Amino acid sequence: MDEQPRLMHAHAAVGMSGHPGLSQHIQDNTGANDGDGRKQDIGDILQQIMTITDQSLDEAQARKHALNCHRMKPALFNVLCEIKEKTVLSIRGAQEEEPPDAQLMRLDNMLLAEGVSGPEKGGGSAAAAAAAAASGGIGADNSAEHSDYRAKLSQIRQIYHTELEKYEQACNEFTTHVMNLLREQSRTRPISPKEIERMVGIIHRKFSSIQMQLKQSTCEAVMILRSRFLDARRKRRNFNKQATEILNEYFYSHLSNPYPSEEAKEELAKKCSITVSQVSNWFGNKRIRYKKNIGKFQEEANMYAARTAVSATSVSTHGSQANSPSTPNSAGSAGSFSMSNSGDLFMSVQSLNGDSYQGSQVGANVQSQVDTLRHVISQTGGYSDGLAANQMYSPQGINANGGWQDPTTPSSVTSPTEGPGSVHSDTSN
DNA sequence: TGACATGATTGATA
DNA sequence: TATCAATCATGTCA
Repeated sequence: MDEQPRLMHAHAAVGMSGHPGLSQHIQDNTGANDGDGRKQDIGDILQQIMTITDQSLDEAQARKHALNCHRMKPALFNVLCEIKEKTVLSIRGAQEEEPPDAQLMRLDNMLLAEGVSGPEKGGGSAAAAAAAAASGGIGADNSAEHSDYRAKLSQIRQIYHTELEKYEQACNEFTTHVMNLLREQSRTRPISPKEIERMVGIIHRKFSSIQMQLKQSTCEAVMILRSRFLDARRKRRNFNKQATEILNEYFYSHLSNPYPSEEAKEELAKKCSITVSQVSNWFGNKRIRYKKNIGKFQEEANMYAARTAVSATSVSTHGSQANSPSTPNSAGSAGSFSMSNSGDLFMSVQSLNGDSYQGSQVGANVQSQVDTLRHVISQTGGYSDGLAANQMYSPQGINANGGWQDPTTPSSVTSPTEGPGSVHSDTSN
């Protein structure tokens, strides 16, 4: 036990020599001529501090109060702060020195690229476009899906910013609270402004980890949304009945050369509420499947032939009708054909293809369609095979190699009446 | 649940 | 670059 005072005195001596702040402070407060008194003071204070834990709570409280009011207290706190600075805090500080977080940077970059963080304008749409481009480029065709994607991305963005705001608010509040607390405590224990500053840094780092979690969750949400958006592209939806009928009508009415021009595709796409690519896909599939199994499609071909015939009859009966303008029937007509559902479409398609609509030919065509209709009716009961069926809708355009005649030539340009396999010539028998 | 239908995708080709 | 041909993946129906 006797050792303690000696140690304390030694410590005080070290403090005096090692911490000019204290000696300076003492000199400032007590004057230079009172050396022995100063040493005694310091020794007393340190002894009181060292023995305070051995005392009862009440005694300790009283001693603490006395110490707090002691004139040497500021100087002592200065010394203790410096000791802390040079030992614990410096070590901790060294440990806390971290390189910039690469993961956080990655998250930031991704959120910026996805349009979640950063300037809002065009963020979502740009990201949607990027997603579309990454998936093979569907452009404006899937505007509905894009808008859905944008809406969901916007939702994520909103949630992210709300949470970020909350986080920043909480961080600021907590920082202020801790700073106030530390300032308050600095009256009773040695806390330097630098230490408070460091503590603020620690709090910010802790909150940064929360922020990173938020960013991570947001990134995950964006990735899920993105993958769902991209997956949706592959999801097949059957076209509605009307669209299929429009496409089939065009196909069978251009059977000799079922290669719609770009304009025709656009018109069909508009009419069917599908994309041009879908029209191309449909015709690609149809051509192949028709060619592979003509017999199977014969019934369908007859049905559409009958329809067109009925439409033609209707035209001849009622004269020109606004709702059913004549359209080309490259499969067998002389270039003018009436379609019940899409007459105006084919009218425009025809003109786009370079055909001229010749009203005077309608009468002749109508006769051929009526013949077709009669043929269909007479054949009620179905065909036994594809060959029999070809009497009506033969694959006249298909050449020996199994392909249609020059696909680049619009069907309506070639005069079907000149073709040996035209429906017109076939059915007129 | 399996067979078939059908829209989409992909690689080859002219 | 459009088309073909094969194939995949999903929808539909009995």
